[in-house]
Amino acid sequence: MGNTQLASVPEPKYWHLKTVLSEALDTEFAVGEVLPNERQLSARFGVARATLRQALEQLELEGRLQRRRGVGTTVAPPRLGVAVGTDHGQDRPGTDDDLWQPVDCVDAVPPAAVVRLLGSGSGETVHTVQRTRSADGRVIAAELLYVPAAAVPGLSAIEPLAGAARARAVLREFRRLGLEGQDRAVELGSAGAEDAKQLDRLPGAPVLVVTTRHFAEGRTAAVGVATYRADTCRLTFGESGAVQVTPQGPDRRAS
Amino acid sequence: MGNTQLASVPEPKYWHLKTVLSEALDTEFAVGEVLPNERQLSARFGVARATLRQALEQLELEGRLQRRRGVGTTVAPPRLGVAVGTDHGQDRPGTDDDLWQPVDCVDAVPPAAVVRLLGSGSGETVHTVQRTRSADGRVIAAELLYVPAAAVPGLSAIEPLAGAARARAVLREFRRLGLEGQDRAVELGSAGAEDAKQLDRLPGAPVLVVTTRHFAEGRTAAVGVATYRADTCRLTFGESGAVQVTPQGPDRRAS
DNA sequence: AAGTGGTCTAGACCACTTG
DNA sequence: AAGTGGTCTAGACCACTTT
Repeated sequence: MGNTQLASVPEPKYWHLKTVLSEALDTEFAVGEVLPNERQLSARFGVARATLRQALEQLELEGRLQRRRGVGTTVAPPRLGVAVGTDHGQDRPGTDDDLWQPVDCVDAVPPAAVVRLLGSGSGETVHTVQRTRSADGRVIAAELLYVPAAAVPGLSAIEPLAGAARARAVLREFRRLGLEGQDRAVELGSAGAEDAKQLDRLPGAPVLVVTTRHFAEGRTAAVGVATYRADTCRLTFGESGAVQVTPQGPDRRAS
Repeated sequence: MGNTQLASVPEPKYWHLKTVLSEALDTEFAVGEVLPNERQLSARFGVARATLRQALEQLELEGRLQRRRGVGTTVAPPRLGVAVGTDHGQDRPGTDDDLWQPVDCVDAVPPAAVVRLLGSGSGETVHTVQRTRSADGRVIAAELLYVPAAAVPGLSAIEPLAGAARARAVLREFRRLGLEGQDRAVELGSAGAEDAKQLDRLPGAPVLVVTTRHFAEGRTAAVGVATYRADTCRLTFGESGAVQVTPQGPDRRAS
C-alpha cells in the first residue's frame, strides 16, 4: 500500500493541463492578452505539442480562448448573449431592424431535411435568402432562409432583381404575410466551407445550428437555418421583457 | 499552367475523409451498425490513425457516429428532439411529470456565476438539487438547480431528510411558489467529471448548457444549469402546440 | 487474452499573417 | 523572412469491454 490516490486516478495530461491553464487565465491574464506560442507552452509544461493543443482546443470550445493562424492565441472575452427572439416582433424576417443583413438570394432546391420541414414538393425550387447577423462589427451568425415561391406570390413580377436587392424584395413580400408563430430547435454542428468563411472561422468550427419554422396561414411559410459561432455566442431565449444583449458570463461548473 | 484547381485547393485530408465517410454512412450503413476499427479504416484510406480520428471526431460531434472505448464505432441514430419548454407548465420544477428525476440535494455555496444570476449574497449556501433527465432509458441531461434557502422557508423543519428524498422535499416546497416566468440561455460547453459520469460520456464531451432563471415574486427564485449531451440531443423550443419529442433530423447543410 | 478506442510522443511540413 | 497556428505521420502505451 501507500499510494491509493495517485495511481488510481490517472487523469489524462491534457485534462490536468486544461485545468491549470484555466486557472491561469482567470488570475494571470487579461482579456485580449496573447499567450506564449504553442511550442513555448508545450516546452514549459513538459508535454508534446499535440497534447498541449488538445488542452487548448477544449478551452477554445468553451469560449475561453481564441486562436488564429499566423497570429496567436488570445484570451477570449466573455461570450456574447444574443437574443434569439421567442415571439417578440424582433426576429420576424423583413422587419426594418438591422439584426440581420441581407446578403444574397438564389432560387434552388433545398436540402432534403429542409424540404421535409417545409412539407413542400421534393424537386421544388424555393427562394433561398442568405443573411448574416453581426455584433460589435463581427459576423456572429449566417442564415439561409428558405421561402417557397408559393408563399410570396407577389414576387414573380420583380424578377430582374438579384443579389442583396433580391433578398430584400423577398423579405419585403414575406413580411406582408401575417406570421402566426415560430418554432425553434438548437443543436450542435460544425461549420461548412461557406459558413466558415462568413463567420471568419476555419471549416469544421463548432456552431450552434438554430432551425426556425415560421408559420403563416396554418402552414409552414418558411424555414430558417442559422449557424451561430459556438465559441463566442450564448443564445438567449428571452420572455421576461429584457431585450438584452447581456454580456455577462452565465456559468461554468466546477472543472 | 495545367492544373488550376488541384493545387489551389489543398483541402485537408481529414476534411475530405469526413465527406467520404459521411456519404458512406448515408448509403452503405444502417443505424447501429458498427464500423471497421480505426486501424483498419486508417489503413484502408491510406492515412495515419490520428488523421482518421480527426474525421471521426467531427462526425461524432455532428451526431453521426457514436464511439465507445473497448467496444467500437457505431452509426448513431438521428438526434433526439427534446423539448425545453418555453413557459408551458412542463418544466416547472416539482411538477409530477417525470421528465426530471431527483438524484440528490446538498447545501453548498454555488459557483460565482450562479451567485451573480441569483443576486444573492456571495458566501450564502443554497439548496442544490441534482436531477437527471432520461429518454429511451438513457440519461440525456444532468442539472443542478440552485434554490436559495430564503425562497423555500417551509423547509427548515424537515431538515433530517437527505439524498433524493431531500431533493423531492425542496422541489415540493419550490412548487408552492407561484412561478411568474422563465428565462433561458443556451451555449456550448464540455462535460465536467461528474456530469460526464452521469451522461455516460468521457470528461470533456461536448454538451449544450442550458441556464434557466426561474422568476417568482418579482425576484429570481432559482437558477438551473442543465447540461445536455450535444451529440445525441436537439433542443426544441416549442410554442406551437405540439409537445413533441420529434425524432426527425432537422438539417445539415451541404458539406 | 484479445480487441477496441483514448492518450501521448517527437518530429515534419504547410498555410497564413505580419513586419 | 520570421513567427504563428493547422495538418500529418508512425509509432507506442493505456484504459476499457468483451470473450
